[in-house]
Amino acid sequence: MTDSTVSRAGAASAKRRRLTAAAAEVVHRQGAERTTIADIARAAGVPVGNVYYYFKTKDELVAAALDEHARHLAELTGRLERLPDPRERLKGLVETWIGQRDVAARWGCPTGTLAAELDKRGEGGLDAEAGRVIRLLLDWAERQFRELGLPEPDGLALTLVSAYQGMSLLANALRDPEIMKREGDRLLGWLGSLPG
Amino acid sequence: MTDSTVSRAGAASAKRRRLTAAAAEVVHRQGAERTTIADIARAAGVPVGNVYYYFKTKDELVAAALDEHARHLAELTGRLERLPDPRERLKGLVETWIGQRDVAARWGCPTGTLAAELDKRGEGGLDAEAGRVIRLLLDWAERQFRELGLPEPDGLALTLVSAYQGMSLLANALRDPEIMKREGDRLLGWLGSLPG
Amino acid sequence: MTDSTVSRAGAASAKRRRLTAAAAEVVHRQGAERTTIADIARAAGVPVGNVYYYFKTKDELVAAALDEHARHLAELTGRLERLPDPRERLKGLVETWIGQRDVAARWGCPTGTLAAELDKRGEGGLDAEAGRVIRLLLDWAERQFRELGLPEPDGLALTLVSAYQGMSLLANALRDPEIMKREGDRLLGWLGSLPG
Amino acid sequence: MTDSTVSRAGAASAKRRRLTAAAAEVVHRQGAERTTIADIARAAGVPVGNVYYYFKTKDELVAAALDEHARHLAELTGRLERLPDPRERLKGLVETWIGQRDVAARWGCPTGTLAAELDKRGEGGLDAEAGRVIRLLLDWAERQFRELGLPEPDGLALTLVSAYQGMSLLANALRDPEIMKREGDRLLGWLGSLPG
DNA sequence: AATGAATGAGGGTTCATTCAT
DNA sequence: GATGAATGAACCCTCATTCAT
Repeated sequence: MTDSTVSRAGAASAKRRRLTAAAAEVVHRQGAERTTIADIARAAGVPVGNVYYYFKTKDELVAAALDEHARHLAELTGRLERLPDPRERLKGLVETWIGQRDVAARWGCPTGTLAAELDKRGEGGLDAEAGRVIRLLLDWAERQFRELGLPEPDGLALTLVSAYQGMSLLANALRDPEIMKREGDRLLGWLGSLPG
Repeated sequence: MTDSTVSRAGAASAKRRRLTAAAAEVVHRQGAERTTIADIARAAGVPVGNVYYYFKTKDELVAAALDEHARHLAELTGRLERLPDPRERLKGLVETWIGQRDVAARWGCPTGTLAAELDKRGEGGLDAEAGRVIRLLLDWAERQFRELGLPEPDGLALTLVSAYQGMSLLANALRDPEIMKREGDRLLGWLGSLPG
Repeated sequence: MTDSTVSRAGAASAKRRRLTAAAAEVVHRQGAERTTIADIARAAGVPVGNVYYYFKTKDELVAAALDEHARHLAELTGRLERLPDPRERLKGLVETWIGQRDVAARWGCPTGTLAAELDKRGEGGLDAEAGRVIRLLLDWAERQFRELGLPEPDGLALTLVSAYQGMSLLANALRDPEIMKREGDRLLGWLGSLPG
Repeated sequence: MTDSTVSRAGAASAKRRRLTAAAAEVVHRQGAERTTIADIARAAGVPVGNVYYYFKTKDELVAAALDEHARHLAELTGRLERLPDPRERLKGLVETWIGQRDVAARWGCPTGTLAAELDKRGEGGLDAEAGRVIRLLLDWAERQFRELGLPEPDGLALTLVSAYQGMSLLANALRDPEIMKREGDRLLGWLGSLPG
């Protein structure tokens, strides 16, 4: 494999990555339905006609955006996992949410809003895809609660993630980041009050 | 006023009501963006061109759908208000949510999903409209908590409504009505555990 | 014929007249193509559905607007005819044009702009109608020049009316009423310089 | 630049030019309001949807039609400018008008009729655009009169252009090309009679 | 792979005209 | 005659996707 091959392949992958990142961001801000392939191409600095070499359909681009959010989630939980105490990990998660309150108030949770939008479609299976990303978070939280030795860790995870989605939606609908802070603090208190 | 006058005016209003109801339902199922005027017209049994006699733009129809949801909410809280105990009213609210779990699992909360969608639009002011409907629920809940003599009734309302939006979104994203039941029961327990 | 019959018939005619006047004015301002039946109905204070009892088609309304302008022209020439000297009549005509310079600069000559618009239509014969109104003016001017004993009175009339249409169009296109004044004064000088 | 590059770019520009030419012609014949994008597309041999690749709105197409007329005017005056005597240039202009009498009698002056139509619109600024093209002619004529050393060259230009617009409108309204000939000849005589 | 251009199926909206009462 | 409501044919414009080079 020559250098130029490498660099060409590298450039191609870079384009794919740029498109994916652009899709994640633009779709988060505009919603999947209102986002145009041209919007994403422009944001990625890629000519429109070229997009189809990397993604056969618009739906594939939306799926890539979802994957991108899953990757962000994995990074976050990966960082949190370095903390020895599961309770601290969960608190760290909530603190991250609070830290992103301005984005949440403006555009909502990327995965949550996308899930809500995709669930309105009967076809394509993209809706299930969104659910899968949310379940990643759910599973991770459940593991933490289980490590803490708490009963019904899945129920606790459900409560935590549900609270996150709810407060993001309200913060977004009311355009008020303080909602994230207020409910986030309550969650921190709740986590602290749990036995184990 | 003659009979024919009544029937004429009545028929006209009936059509408007039919369109509003159809808009509320179809938009709930398909989302505002994916819903065409023709979809709503068909559901209401009205020729497409005639829709514009009652609603000048698609946005007005979406606004009417939102109003319809606000009206449903008002009916519900109106019924609950007949209960003497505020705590029972709040429990009744949660029980209603649980009772609608199948719809929520399939399409989400009508107002919440619409709010999430409309918030992606910069223009038109419809986004603020959605927030207003959510605040109606928030305010009603706050009044109940206040009547119970609890501190920070607004925070409690936020927690309650936030939980509702969160569990609706998760139930929808995971297509699992049991999530509504599980979190709903937890909320019932929480309401029962509150002092006052 | 009873009184009420009279008054009803009278009211009906009044409506027709109101519609005609409204058509003349609104069409002058908006052009025939951009003018809606509803626009005219509103301006006349007549319900839309009722218009069709007086005018079977939109074209008939436009024709009525043309007639109205012909009537205005007849009134004007009728007034001028009271002057004993044909040259003074012609000067009076030009002075009237100058006096209406602001309207001309904003909307052009009612008949001229309408003629230009209607001439773009292949069908309906409305185009010929517009020409007929212009010829009324042409013929009147020709009669004045003939009474003055000038040779080629038809050519002189053509020059006069042509100048009027030209200056109206330029004043309108450049939105400058002073063009009417300037060219109008030149015409007055020209009329004064003619022998006879 | 390779041949294929040329042909590709050339083809694209050719299409734009074809659309512009078609717009100029069809709008001249039908008027801006009665001309549909489909009409222009058909005349240019371009699929409707493709038009929007070259012109974002119908108004842009109309503006392009106006530009086309401005270009025709520039060509004409450019040719006339080769004549050494300004008076001959002006006479050449009038003779050109006379030579186009059949077109003028059928459709009027392209710029004049378009200006009249666009001036009925309050919005968009296209109306001002039409005025600008007319002023090009006005300015050119003024320069010729000035070169002749005549007083008030702007007034003379106004008279000349005004006469042109007026005779075009009358010829069109009365569907009589001879009007162009008759008034044109008079203008030629007038130009010849001027001192300088 | 790369890219500007092409294609065509809708979607929202307007409006002359007609209908029912 | 009077009137609000109904109807449907266009029209402008958007956009996912495909094509030609």
